[in-house]
Amino acid sequence: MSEKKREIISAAAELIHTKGYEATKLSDIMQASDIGKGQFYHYFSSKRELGLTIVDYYAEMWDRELIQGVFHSSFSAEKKMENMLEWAVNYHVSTQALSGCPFGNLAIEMSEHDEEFRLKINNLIDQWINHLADVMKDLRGEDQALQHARVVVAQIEGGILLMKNYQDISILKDIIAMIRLNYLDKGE
Amino acid sequence: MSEKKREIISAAAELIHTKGYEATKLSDIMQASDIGKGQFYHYFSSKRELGLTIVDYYAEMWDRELIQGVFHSSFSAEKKMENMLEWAVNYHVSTQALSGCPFGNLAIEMSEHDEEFRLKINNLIDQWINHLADVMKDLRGEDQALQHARVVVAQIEGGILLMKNYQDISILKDIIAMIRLNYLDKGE
Amino acid sequence: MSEKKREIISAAAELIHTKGYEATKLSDIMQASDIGKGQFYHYFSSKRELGLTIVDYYAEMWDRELIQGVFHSSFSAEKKMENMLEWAVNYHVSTQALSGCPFGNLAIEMSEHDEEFRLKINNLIDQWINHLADVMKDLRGEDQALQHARVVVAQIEGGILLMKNYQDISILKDIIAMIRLNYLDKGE
Amino acid sequence: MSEKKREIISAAAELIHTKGYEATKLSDIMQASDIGKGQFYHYFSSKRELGLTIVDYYAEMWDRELIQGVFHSSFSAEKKMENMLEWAVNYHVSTQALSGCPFGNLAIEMSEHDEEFRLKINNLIDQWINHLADVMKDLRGEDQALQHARVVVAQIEGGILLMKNYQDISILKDIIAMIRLNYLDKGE
DNA sequence: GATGAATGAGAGTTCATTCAT
DNA sequence: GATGAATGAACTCTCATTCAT
Repeated sequence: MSEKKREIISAAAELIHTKGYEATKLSDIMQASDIGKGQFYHYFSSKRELGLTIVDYYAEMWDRELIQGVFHSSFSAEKKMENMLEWAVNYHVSTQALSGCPFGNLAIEMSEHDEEFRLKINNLIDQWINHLADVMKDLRGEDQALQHARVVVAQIEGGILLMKNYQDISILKDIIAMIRLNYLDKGE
Repeated sequence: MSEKKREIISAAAELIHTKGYEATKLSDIMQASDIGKGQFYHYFSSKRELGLTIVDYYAEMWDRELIQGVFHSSFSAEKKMENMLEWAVNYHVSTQALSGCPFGNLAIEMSEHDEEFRLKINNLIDQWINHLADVMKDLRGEDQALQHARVVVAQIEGGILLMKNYQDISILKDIIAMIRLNYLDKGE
Repeated sequence: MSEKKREIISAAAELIHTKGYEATKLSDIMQASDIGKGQFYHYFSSKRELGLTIVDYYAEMWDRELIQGVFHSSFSAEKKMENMLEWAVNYHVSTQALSGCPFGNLAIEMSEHDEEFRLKINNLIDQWINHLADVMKDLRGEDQALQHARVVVAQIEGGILLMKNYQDISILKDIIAMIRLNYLDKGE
Repeated sequence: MSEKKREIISAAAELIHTKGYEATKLSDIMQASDIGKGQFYHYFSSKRELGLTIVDYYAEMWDRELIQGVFHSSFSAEKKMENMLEWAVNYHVSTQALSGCPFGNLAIEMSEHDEEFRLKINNLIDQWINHLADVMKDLRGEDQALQHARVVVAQIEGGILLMKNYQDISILKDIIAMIRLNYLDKGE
C-alpha cells in the first residue's frame, strides 16, 4: 500500500474518531492529508469505501495489540486480564482523546443502517468477547464465562461512553478499577 | 406548546434516534411531520435548536418514567433496582428498536464538539447515576455506592451498544440478567 | 405550473436541442434560465427528470401543431399531407436552427440506454406514423399504407439528419419536395 | 500503426457507437482496451483526436465495403443498388446492434458544434450520395439523379433512426424493402 | 400562522489531462 | 514505450436557511 494511501487512512481515521463518519467531510480529509479531490478518488472509490478501510485498519491494530499482544501472549489469565484493562485505559490516556472508542462510536453510528460496517465492527467485538471468555474460563471456571466476558466488554464500552459524556477520563479509570476489583482482586 | 410543535419534536426524535443527528436531514423531518420549510422555521430557529429541544423532550420522559416512576416511588431499594432494569430492557423490547439508547447515541455523537448538547445529556446521565447511587446505599451500604452506580449504568449503556452492534436484543437481556444476579440475587 | 419552471424547461429544451442531453450541463441551464442550483432542484429532482419533462413539453407542442393542427383538421388528405410537409420544413426554417429534430436527436442519444426516454419519444413517433397512415389510406388506398407512412417519416427524419450534417437547409427542402412529388403530384 | 493502437480504436469505436461520444468516458475506453492512462496519451493527444481517428477508421471500412465493394464493383446498376441495400441491412442484423448508424449518430451529436467532425463525416455521406447518384443515372436516367440518391440515403438513415427508437430491426427491413420496391422492382 | 420559492455554500463524485519515474 | 500518481475544474446534487407573499 502506498505511503500516501496510508496517510489518508490515518488522517481520516482520526477525524472520524473525533467527529464521526457523517460529520467528517471529504474536504476535512483532503485538508488533513494534504491531497486534492482527484487523488482521493484515485485511492478510494468513495467515502464509504474509505470508511470500511478504516475499520480494517482498526482491525489490524486490534489484532496486533489486543489479540496477539494480550490474548495470545504467554502470560497467566490474571495477567492477560490485567493487561487488557491497562491497554483499554491507556489508549484513552495516551491519546488524551476524549473521543471515545473508535469503533464503538462507529458501531453506534453505522450498525443500524449499514450492514457491511456493522459486520466488520461486529467481527472485532465478537473476537474480543470470545477471547475474553477463554480468559474467564481460566479465571473462574466454565460457568457463564461468555456472559461474564460480555459484561466486562459492555462495562468498558459503557465506561468509555460515560467518560466521553463527562469529558473526564477518571470516570473510565474508576470503572476499569471496579472490573479489576471484581474479577482480579476478589480473594485478596 | 402547539400540537404541531409536539408532533415535529416526536417525529424528529424518532428519526434522530434511528439515523443520528447529522444524518437526519431537515427534509426527513418535514416529510415525517408533514410540514413545509416555513412552518419548521416558525417553530424552531435552527436544526440545532430542535436537537436541543429533543434532549429536553427526553429529559421529560426521563423524569416521568425513571426519576418519578422508579426512583421517587415508595418501593424498596431492591424493587426500585428491579424496576429500573425492567424499564431499561422494556424500552428496547417494546419499540422493537435496535437503534440503541436515544441519548446514549447523542452523547457519543455530540459530546465532544457541542458543549450545550453534552451538558444537557450529561444532566440526564448524572441524575440517573446519582439516584442509582442512593439505591445502592440502601442495597449494600455507603461503600463505593457511586462507583457501583456508575458501573451499572456503564454496563447498561455498554450492553445497549453491544445489542445494537449485534442487532440482537437477547445480548442486552443477558447483560441485564447479570446485573440482577450481581446486585439483587446475591444472597439467594 | 409556475412561470419559472416553464422558463427553465424552454431554456433547457433549446440547449438540449442544440448540444444534446449529455453535453448540456446543469450550469448551462442555470445560466440560460437565470437561476441558482437550489432553485433548479426545487423544480426538478434531477437532470434526467428535466429531460423527461422536456419530452413531454415536445409532446404537447406535437399534439397541438401536428396532431390537432394537421391530422385532426377538416382538410382533405392531400391538404393534410401538404400541411404536414410544410410544418416539417417550416420548423427548421423559422428557427433557423440547423440543430435537427429535437426528439429525433434525443431518440438517437437516449433510445438504447434509457428505456423511459425511448418509450416517451417512441410514443410521439408512433402517433405521427399512425396518423399519417390514415392519410395514406385516403390518398392511395389501404395497400401498404403503414409502410408508406413509415417511409415518409423516415425520409423526413433522414432528411433532417442530412441537413444537419451538411448544415444546409436546402437539403431538407429538396427531400421534402421529392416526397411531395411522389405522393401528391403523382398524376399531375 | 501498432496493434495496441488499433485495439484502442476499435474498442472505443464500439463504445462510442453504443453510448455516444460525450457519454463514452476515457475510463470506459481504457477498461475496454485494457490500458492505463499513460498509454492512452501515448497514442492519442486527446479524446477528441481519438474521436476523429475513429471517423477515419469508419472511412476506411466505408471505402472498402461500400465504395470499393459495391460502387466500384463490376456489377450492373441494379445489382449495385441491391448490394448496397443488403449491406445496409446486414450491418445491423449481423452485429445485432440496435445502436444505429455509427457515423449517423456522430453526425447528429457533433455536426453543429465541431466543424472538423462534421466535415469528416460529411465527406463519407457525400461520397455515398454521389456514388449512388451515378447508379441512379444508370437506373433511371439523368433526371433528378442526385435528388433520388439523397432521398434513398435519407430513407436509410431515417429508417435506422426509427429502428433504433423502436428497438426493432424489422422496421428497418421494411423500409429498405420499400426502397427496393420503388427503385428496383418497378416494372415487374 | 403558513407556504413554498429562492439562495448559495458546499457535499460527494467524475473526468480529461499532466507529470514524474 | 509504459505506468499510475497527481491535478483541479467541473459535474450533479444536497442542505440549512432566508425571504416574499
